[in-house]
This record gives sequence, structure tokens and C-alpha cells, in this order.
Amino acid sequence: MEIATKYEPQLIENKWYEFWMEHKLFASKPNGKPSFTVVIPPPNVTGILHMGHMLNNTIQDILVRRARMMGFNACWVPGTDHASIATEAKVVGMLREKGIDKRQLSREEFLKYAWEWKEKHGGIILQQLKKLGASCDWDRTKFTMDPELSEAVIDVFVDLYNKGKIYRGVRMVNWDPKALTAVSDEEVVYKELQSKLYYVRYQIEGTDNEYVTIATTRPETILGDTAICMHPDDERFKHLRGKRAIVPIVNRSIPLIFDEYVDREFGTGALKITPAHDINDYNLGLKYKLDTINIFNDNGTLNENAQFLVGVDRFKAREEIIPMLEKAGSLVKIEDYVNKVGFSERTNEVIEPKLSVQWFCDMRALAKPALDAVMNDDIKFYPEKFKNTYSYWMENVKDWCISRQLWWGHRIPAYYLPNKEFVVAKTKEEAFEIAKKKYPELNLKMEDLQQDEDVLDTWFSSWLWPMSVFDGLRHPDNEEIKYYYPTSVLITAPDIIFFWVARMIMAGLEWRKEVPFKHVYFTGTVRDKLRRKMSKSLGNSPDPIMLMEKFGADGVRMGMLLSSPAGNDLLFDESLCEQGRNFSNKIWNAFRLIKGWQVDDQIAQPLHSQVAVKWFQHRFNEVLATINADFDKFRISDALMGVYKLVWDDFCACFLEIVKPAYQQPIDGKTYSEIIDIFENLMLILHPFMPFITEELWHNLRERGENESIMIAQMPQPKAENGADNLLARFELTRKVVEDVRRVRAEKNIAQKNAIELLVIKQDDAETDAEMDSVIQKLCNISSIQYIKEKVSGTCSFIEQNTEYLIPIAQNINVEEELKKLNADLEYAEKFLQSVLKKLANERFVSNAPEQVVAVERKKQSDAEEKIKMLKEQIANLQ
RNA sequence: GGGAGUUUAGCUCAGCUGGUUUAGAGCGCCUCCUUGACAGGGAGGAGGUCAGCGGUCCGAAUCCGCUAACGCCCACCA
Repeated sequence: MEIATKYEPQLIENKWYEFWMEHKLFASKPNGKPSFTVVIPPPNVTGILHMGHMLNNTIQDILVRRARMMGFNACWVPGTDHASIATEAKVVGMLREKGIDKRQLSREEFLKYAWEWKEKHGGIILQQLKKLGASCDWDRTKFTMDPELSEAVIDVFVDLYNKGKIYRGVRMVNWDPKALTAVSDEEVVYKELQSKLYYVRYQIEGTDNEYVTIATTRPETILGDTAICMHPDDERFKHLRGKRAIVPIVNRSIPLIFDEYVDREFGTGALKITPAHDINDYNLGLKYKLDTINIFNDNGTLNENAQFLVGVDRFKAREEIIPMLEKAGSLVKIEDYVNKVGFSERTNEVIEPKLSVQWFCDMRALAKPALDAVMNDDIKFYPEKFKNTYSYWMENVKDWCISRQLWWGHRIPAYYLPNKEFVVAKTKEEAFEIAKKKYPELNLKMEDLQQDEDVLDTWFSSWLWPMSVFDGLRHPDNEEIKYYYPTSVLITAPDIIFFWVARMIMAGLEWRKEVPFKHVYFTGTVRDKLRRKMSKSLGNSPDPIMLMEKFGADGVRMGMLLSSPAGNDLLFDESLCEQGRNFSNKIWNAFRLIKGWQVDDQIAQPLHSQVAVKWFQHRFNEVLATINADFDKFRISDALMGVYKLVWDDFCACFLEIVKPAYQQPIDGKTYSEIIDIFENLMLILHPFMPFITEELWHNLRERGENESIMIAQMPQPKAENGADNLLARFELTRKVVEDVRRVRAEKNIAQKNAIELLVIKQDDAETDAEMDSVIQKLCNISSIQYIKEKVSGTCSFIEQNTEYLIPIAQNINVEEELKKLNADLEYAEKFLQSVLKKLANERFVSNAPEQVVAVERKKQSDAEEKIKMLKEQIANLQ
């Protein structure tokens, strides 16, 4: 059989993915087995795959594949999120390119375009996930705006409203003047900006040249000022009590008020108050019953209320008002100033605090049980530190602004009546019935009901995701939700802990009285080598599809994992994928080697192969136990590294080198079949990490049925076997001896192909180990191992576990070099002995430390003394 | 301003309740090897006073304080 010398992932990845799909190996239905459920964090429906998704979904796939092989009924539910703001922005942009203005369209027309766009571009990301090997049950693919899921959203809204947890209110909200919608507090990101602090003086009413000077970063809002505020204890302003000031330019008379809110140290100690455009000013406005003058249009331009600069954008107005202030003699000075400005996460537009009527959800009662669930570990966070972040937010949770002034999303089921009242109901018909009963005097007709124009925040549907994908809200007793919920683990990024994780927990407890998942694994942020976040605008994010074409999906999966402990940022570098690809190739070639051997059943199994097989089985169990422990702690990178080293170092570099038959010689049948078993086990434990290559090789190892797949094969479990520790320890010593021999070979330039002799100094009563000797002989190309009683000349030597090994060499010994080496060893040993003696000489150590620890030190001492003695003898012999 | 972190080899990180660790891994680096699985390889090797200072202890990378540097999260400072 001809096998390519290099592993070519392109040739097999599609083949196996199709095979898995065809045989419905990802599909899950409730059955008698225990369930292992994961719901995908739904990516934006119009999004494309980025490195964060790669990391996140690789981890999910590993856990799901492993669970499946461990006998669980594994179900990974895929889907997408409608992402109202992001998607609507994309659609608006697309329409603009076509020369269509959203404002010219009716709601229905716009939504038609939006759905068309969604059908065309939606779900690309799910196709991309298939390249990665994601074993999602695709038949279950959900979209947050699917009819059933939408119905659940509306049900939940109505339910919360009826419970009094949803209310409508005038509030200062974060307004995005670009998206023309309110956004929640969590969707605002604050950035430091280099800006200016403007000092402006306001004339005191009724005086000629008495002024009060304020400092502001937003002089354009002066046009909406309705007061000036100072600290009540500030001596500088005592004389101004009860007076009024004149707003420059607009010449409005406003009161001077005194409140402890003002920081006397800042600026001049006097603060201008614009209740319509600043949250703090708004609160002061409420307290002192100030006028509220809204000077901005929704798009951030000034309106008629401003009287001046009408129609000018807020930032342009900020520039243009300066000469006006100067002309009025009001501008005192301008200073450079660094402050923090809120930006919309979605559009990167500067947020404008805006007073408006919005829908809110009261979070306090919902938060309490959700906080407890995490604090008492009903839900475990990995890493644990996120418990703190979570508890702080939950304890200080604020009401959630859930309305968005958009069209793409779930429309709020509130219906307004001619009398300005409204009713909330699932459908217009139901609302009509309720309204008729409530207001019989209105003689309502169906057309009189006007549905609220707003849609709900995207997260108001995502927080139901673990329930709604199983239709658990509309039909709480259906088989699916009872079987799959709560889900097993959620894999997500820490930046959506409040947006999503916290709210899912609240929703789960509110509507199912049960947590939505038992474990939450927070991945790190994927950054580039310079620690910069990967982003489209920086252009520092590699295209995952290209990466997979270059290194293979298995290689990229491994690359993603190699350096990503939970919660730590991952500094992504292509070279990690290269390492993954190299590993694929290493495995491929190990397979190639084995498949290239001729098998001869007539040959007896050599001792060294017998030992190697036994050793490897023990070693496999040992490593597998640590891998399982790593998985229990969600230390997935460590688990992968464990498999990596087992395959590369133990299997390829050590095991195969022992059992390898001589060139062009056949291998005995027993060893061969044992190697196949071992290789198969390695493929099994590696499969969750590298699904494609393992499936390919698993099929090539032996005859398989048409429907067989490694995906549904059974994962090996570590077996405790007698004598394992002893064998492993003996083998460790053997490996050290092998290394020593190789070092001597390297130092003396003796090629591996030239056989050498090994002499071992042993006392009469000392035991020998023929099994391990056979391994040493094989690995080091040693013609014979002889036991002797005394040192002979013309040899190089080394010491392991107080046994001296000698290698006769043909060439003359370089005494000087040899002495130098021995003296270095001696020095090291003596220093070591000294440190041990120092410890033992300390009476308090001997009396206070546990006996065991002291015994260990004593053993160290005698070993070191023995070694020093031998080294000294060697040195004496040379001189 | 508050909170929670991080700081260990050139790079990325392990090191769990202090004692077989005069500190480990992967990658990188250096030297040599390489017509017999794999140069995407093999063998060997060099790299660290565990950020700094102080304390507790018989014993500290590990526990406690302070200092410094760097992320992160939260917060209404004009």
C-alpha cells in the first residue's frame, strides 16, 4: 500500500464530515442514556467566523465529542441570533447602497428586505463551523426569530408584565444617534478622550459685571441650561444665594441652586445644569423641579428649542458655539482635559443621554435566586474568579431597558388605545378583548388599537435560549426539555457575562425553577501577538477558513487550544497552528511506519517488544487518568498536552523505536496486533481534539463496517493493573540510562549504527533486570551488556541510581575533558549534599518537620554521599 | 475613584492545601546527526537569585504585608 509521506487534510476532511452527516452521527433524540447537552452561544445571523468563534466552538466540540464517546447522549444545539441593532444596521447600509432610504419604507417593506437579506447571508457562519468539524445536531438549528422562539419571547414579556415586573417609564437612556435607538447600560463602552474643558461665565441677574463661571466639556448644551449648581458649604458662592443667572447667547434667566452633589475641587466649583442631556443633571432637575429643555433631535442635531445653531450636529455645534460665546464676552478660558466618553458598542457612536419613554424590566427579584445559584455552586464558573464579577453586578443590578427603536426584532406586544392607555397581550385580538372589557365606554374597534413601534432588546430573546431551543417555554412538559434541560455546560466569553449568562440564569430559574446549565467555562479573549484584541478594523484577525485550508482543521483546533487556559487571554499566532499541523503529520507518519511492516506470525515476540507493550499499556493508563482529571477541571489545554506528549514522546519516540523491526525485516504477529490496539486507543483519546485525522486512521487500522465511526466508539478508561508502578519506575531508569548512552555516543562521535558494548558494575548480590536490559540494547544499539565487578580502563562512564555504567571506546580517552566533566558533576553533588546537610543539621528542622520529610532528606544525604564516593573513585582512576 | 487579577526560562504558560523541585512544560534557540516512518524529522544541550522589599515559619515560587509594573471589570465626576 502506498501512503503519502505527508498528511493532506484537504483530501479527507470533507469526506468525513459528509460521512458523519450522512450517518446522522450528530443527531440526538431523548433516550435512556444520560444526556450531555450544550447550546451554542448563537452567533449573529449575518456574522462571519472569527477567531473567537473558533476557540469557543473548538472547546464545545471537544467536550461534546468526548461525552458522546463516554456513553452520553450528546446533543449540541446550533443556531443564530437575530442581533437586532447589528443586523438592522447592515440592512440599512445595504439599502443605502441601493439608494434606498429606510425612512421612505414602511415597516413591512423594510422587514421584507431584512428577511431577504437574512435568508441570503444568514447562517454562513454555521456552514463555516462545519469546516471546523463541529458536531452539532444541525437538524435542530434554531434562530431567535423562528416562530416558536418568537412566541416564547412574547409569552415571557406578557408574563413578566402581568407579574408587574415590566413597566413603561420616562427615563434618561443611552441614546445611539446613529442607530436611532436606546441601548442598555451594558452596551455602552467608555473610552478616554483628549478633550477640552471650557470655562464660561454667566452674568448674575440684576448686576452689571458680576458673574459666576462654570466649567464644561459640552458648551453646546449651554443652550439647554436651566440652572447653575454650587456646593452649599462653598464660601465662594455664599453671596449668590437666592439669585439668578443669565444663560449666555439665549439670555434665559435660570436659578442658582445649592447641592452637595457638586465637587468643590472640580473646575470653578460651579456646575451648569442641563437636565435633558445629562443623567446627574436630570436627577438634580427632579430634585429641584427644574425645567427640562431638550435641545437635540434624535440624530444628534440641535432642534428649535436650542434657538441657535438649529440643525447643526452636536459636535459641529460644539465648535461653532465657541466664537459665539467669545463674542458675547462669556468665554473665560479653554483647558486641555482628558475625560471618559460613552460609545455605543454596536455603532461606535458617542452616546447621547436622552430622556425618553422606554420599557424596563425590574431585575431585583429575578436577580436574587440567580445570584444564589452561582454563589452556592449550583452553577460552577471556570475560572472561579468570575464569581466575584458576577456577584457584584447581581447585587447592584439595575433595571433593564428592554425597548429598542428598531424594526428588526420582536415587536413589543403593547397596544395603545385612543385614550392614551395601553394593554399588553399576546395578540392584537386578545388585546382587543381585554381593552373592550376594561374600557367599555370607548366603543373600541380593532383599528383603534395601535401596537407599540419598538422591538425588544436582542438579549430579551437570547436569555431564553437554553429553554426555547427545546420549546420548553411554550410546552414546559415536553419530552425534549425534560430530557435535555438543564444543559451540561456553557462555553462563552467573559464579556457577555452580564448580557447573557446572568440573564439566562435568571430566566431559567424564573420559568423552569431550574438553572440552565451546571458549568460555565469562560474562554479568554483571542488577541494577536502584540496583545491587541482581534478586530476587523485593526485587520489583525486571520481568516479562519484560510487557516484551516493551510493547516487543516485539526491543526487549527490544536493551535487554538495549545495556549488557552480558561479565562486567560490567548495570544494567537499562526505558528501554533503549524505545531498542530506538525502533530497531524507526526501521527500520520507513525501510521505509515506501522502499515509498512511485513508481519510474520512465525516469529516469536522478542523480549524487548514484550516489555515495551506492557510498559506502554501502563503508561497509557497513567496518562489517561491525568487527562480525565484535567477534563474534570476543564483544563482542556493541559489534557491536549498530555495526549500530545503521550503520542509524540512515549509512543513515537520511545515505544515504536523499541518494537520497530530491523530494516526490511518482518515484525512478529503478536507485537503487531498489540501495536494496532495501542494505536487505536491513541486515536480514541485524541479524537475529541482532532476528529478528522483520527477518523481516517481509525478506519485504516483495521477492517471496519460501513456504518462504523470512531465518533461513536467507546472511549477507553484507565485500568488499574498490578505491578504498573514498579514497571513504570524501572522503565524510567531505563530511559535515563538510554539518555546517558546517547550522550556518550554524541560526545564521542559514535554513530548509532555502530554497535557498542555496555559494562555495568554490580556486586554479587545485586539484582539484574534482563527485561530492561533488552530495551536498552534495542534502543542504544548495544551488542552486549556485561556485569563486572571492577572498573576497567578505556571506558567512558556514567552513574544512575548508584550504579556505574561503562562504555568501552576505541579512541583514547581525553583525560582532561573527562576530568572536567566529572569535577563538574562532583561539584554539583557536593553542593547538593551541603544543602541537605544544612537542613539536617538544623535541630529545629529535625524535631519539627514530619518524620517522612526528614527521612527523605536522610535518603538524599546517603544517595548524595554514595554518588560523591563513586565520582571521587572515577576521578582517582583517571589520574 | 472602587473591585478583582497578573508578574516564574527568549516567548506562552504549569506549579492544587508551604517539605523528593539547589523550579517544570510546549515552542523557540545552540551543537551534532540524518540515503531505512516523519528536515513538518532525530539525539544532545544551554537558558530562571520564581517583579522588588520586608515578615511568619525548622523550611517560602507557594502564606502575610508594603512597593512597582501591566491587563481586566465596575462607577454619574462636570
